[in-house]
Amino acid sequence: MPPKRSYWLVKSEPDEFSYADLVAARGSTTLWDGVRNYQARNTLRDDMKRGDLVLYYHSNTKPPGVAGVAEVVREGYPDPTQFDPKDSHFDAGSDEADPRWFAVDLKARAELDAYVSISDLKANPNLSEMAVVQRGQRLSVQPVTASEFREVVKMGGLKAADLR
DNA sequence: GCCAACGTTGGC
DNA sequence: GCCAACGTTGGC
Repeated sequence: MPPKRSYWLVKSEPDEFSYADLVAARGSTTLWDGVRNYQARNTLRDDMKRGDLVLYYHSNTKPPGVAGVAEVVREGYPDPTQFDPKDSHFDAGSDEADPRWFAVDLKARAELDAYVSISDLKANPNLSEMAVVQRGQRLSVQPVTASEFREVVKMGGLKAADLR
């Protein structure tokens, strides 16, 4: 019996890297990097597993919302940008032998037929507990329950069978 | 160990 | 562009 699949929501600013950019990337896969928050780091390093499904959320845009579904295809590994002095995410305090920051690889699975904006999420009583709609919620990677995931996918017009 | 100052996130 | 919320830093 394989371990149970988990669900996540990750935020990305579409001006930096949108869901369409992920679809267009080589192998529709990218390194999801640049996270510099310890709680999010722990999730990336310890909790996200191959085969987990991810709601890809566009933040800092109008309107913010969920654009598509991605899959974790490579589990946590050291984020290379922390060692690159030219990168804005460079961290001089991180030791290559004991890296401070981690990344995962995400692969595009399915764009939502209908973009699900944050106002749509907030209007759905089934999603009132969802982390992303809570006040002051800034974590760039958040756990999502299976039922929340199913609900958002349904709102986006995808069939569960599309995401077996 | 407290907490004020500061920087960042991100909706609005 | 504003600013509330939150995390981090650093003086004491």
